[in-house]
Amino acid sequence: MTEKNILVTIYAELSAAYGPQHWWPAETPLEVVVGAILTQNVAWKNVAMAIANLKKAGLLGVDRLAAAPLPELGALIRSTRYYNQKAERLKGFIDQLQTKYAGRLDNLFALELGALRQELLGLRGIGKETADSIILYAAHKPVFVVDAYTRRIFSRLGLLPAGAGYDQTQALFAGNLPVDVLLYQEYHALIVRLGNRVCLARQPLCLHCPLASRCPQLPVYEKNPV
DNA sequence: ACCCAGGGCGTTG
DNA sequence: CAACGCCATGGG
Repeated sequence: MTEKNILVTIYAELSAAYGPQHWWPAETPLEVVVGAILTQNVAWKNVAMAIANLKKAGLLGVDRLAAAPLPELGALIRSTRYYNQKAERLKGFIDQLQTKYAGRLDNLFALELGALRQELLGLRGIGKETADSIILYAAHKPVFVVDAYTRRIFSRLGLLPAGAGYDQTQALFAGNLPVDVLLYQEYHALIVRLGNRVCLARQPLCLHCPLASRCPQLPVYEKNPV
């Protein structure tokens, strides 16, 4: 069996076990961008609170965000942990959007994938994962999103070396999956779902995990819920 | 009282 | 480039 088949098969198994994940949980592309920045190193539950606050305050628009005072913005997204940094990064993105793209995400997303990625990576507070999340879930262009779960899980499965970095991990998926936006979107969502539910407390894959039979270590953590 | 979440950046060695 | 420290909330 080839590597390609393994990655496709794992996707099929996760998909069968968990079903459609409905990612990204957002109503507009701007909401995806905001969520992508806010979710850095924070549980999504905390981000959801912040997004709800922004919506309630009517700030979830380019012009409204641009006009919002930094302290007010920070207060609304307080639940996302590094709220001062994130408030600045949010406004930094909006500022660039207004100056270079007439405040329209459409214009920014009209760039070629590679150019768009470089543009996003040039902004403060947007690294590879955040950039790729925006590209995949807001701009709907085919980049595979890599996060900590992806590296941890696929290293343990023996498909990546232990210390694999972002680019190497991304290359594994990019090189062995058909180029398909919806597939990339769903695969990453399923990986996060798996990481959230099963790989608790940095524990390896365990019983009740759809991939348990593939885990070379097979430690048994019975307390872990499905 | 701990532990850790859907990272990124600047500073060291 | 790896290994730090920093940022600084909320739920389990």
